[in-house]
Amino acid sequence: MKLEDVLKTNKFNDEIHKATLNILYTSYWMRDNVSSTMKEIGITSEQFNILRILKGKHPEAMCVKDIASRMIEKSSNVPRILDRLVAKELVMRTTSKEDKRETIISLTDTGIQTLQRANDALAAINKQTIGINNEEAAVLNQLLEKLRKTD
Amino acid sequence: MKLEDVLKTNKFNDEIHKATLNILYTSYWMRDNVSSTMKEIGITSEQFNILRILKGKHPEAMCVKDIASRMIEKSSNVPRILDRLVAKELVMRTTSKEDKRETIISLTDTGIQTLQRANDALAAINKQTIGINNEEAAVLNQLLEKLRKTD
DNA sequence: TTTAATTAGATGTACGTACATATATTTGCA
DNA sequence: TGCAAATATATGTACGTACATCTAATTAAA
Repeated sequence: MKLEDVLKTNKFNDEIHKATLNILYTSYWMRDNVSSTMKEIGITSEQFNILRILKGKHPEAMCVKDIASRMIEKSSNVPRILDRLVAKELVMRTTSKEDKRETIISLTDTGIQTLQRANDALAAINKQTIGINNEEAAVLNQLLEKLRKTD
Repeated sequence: MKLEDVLKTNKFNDEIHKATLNILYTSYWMRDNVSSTMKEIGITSEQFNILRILKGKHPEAMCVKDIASRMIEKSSNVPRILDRLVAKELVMRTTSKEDKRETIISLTDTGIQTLQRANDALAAINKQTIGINNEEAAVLNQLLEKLRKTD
């Protein structure tokens, strides 16, 4: 769908203005796709993101701060998302022996299995819904990183 | 900043996978810029979005459903955001005479002035922070709309 | 015309973000 | 050593999203 139809307007100042709205909407659209997919697995897209981050270091465990530094949304409240992952027994929470301030998080076996199912489901849905190829994606990546001038 | 540095990883499956994360992050980064700017004005970015939508029809008023259909985040809870705009006296809420189910929203003079200040502040911050030109933005727009295959 | 179905909006709950503050622990320095 | 500053995490609150449910009003159909 064209952005004009999505937002029921074509009052864009210029292509730059339109691009900002287009990025916000595409992000919403993708999160919505991911969320629907993760719902079948029984987790939220944010919980999925944390499982994915933990998998990157597995079988090493990670402390809360290191998880937080890898989040897309930098002001995510990681302890609270972890509460829910612990409740679902997808991760384990212990206190570090070396530094008792640190909380150490590790994936459980169930967590690993759940993540595997989530990754498979996501790959399938992305294949269906994402309409650009690898070369186009590379152009997109260059433009997005150029866009974030002050980042 | 490169996405690798933002997320402290370079474990991307391919450019498509990277592009999905890049869009999510760029959206976060833009919303963060807008939010900081709007904070000086005393509104949130979502409240700003609604003021902008109302301006599109002004001096005509709009009902809640029509505002909702123009939101970027389609599952926004518009009545609740309107509560806060009414409390700040930036919009007025009345019941439609023709259809008493409908709530009619109109901008107040203060609302119009606030929106004007918000738009000016946003234009200024965008000029500083957004690093692509109109031609690049046009390419971005084409790629994003191609990406959303099933939308 | 009387009622069932639909529509518009409001409201409740779980989850997440943004941000301020609190608590425990560790570090660094006088 | 002793204490102030810094660090890691948890927690409280306001705001927003996602989704279910409720109420009032309108429309449509028997």
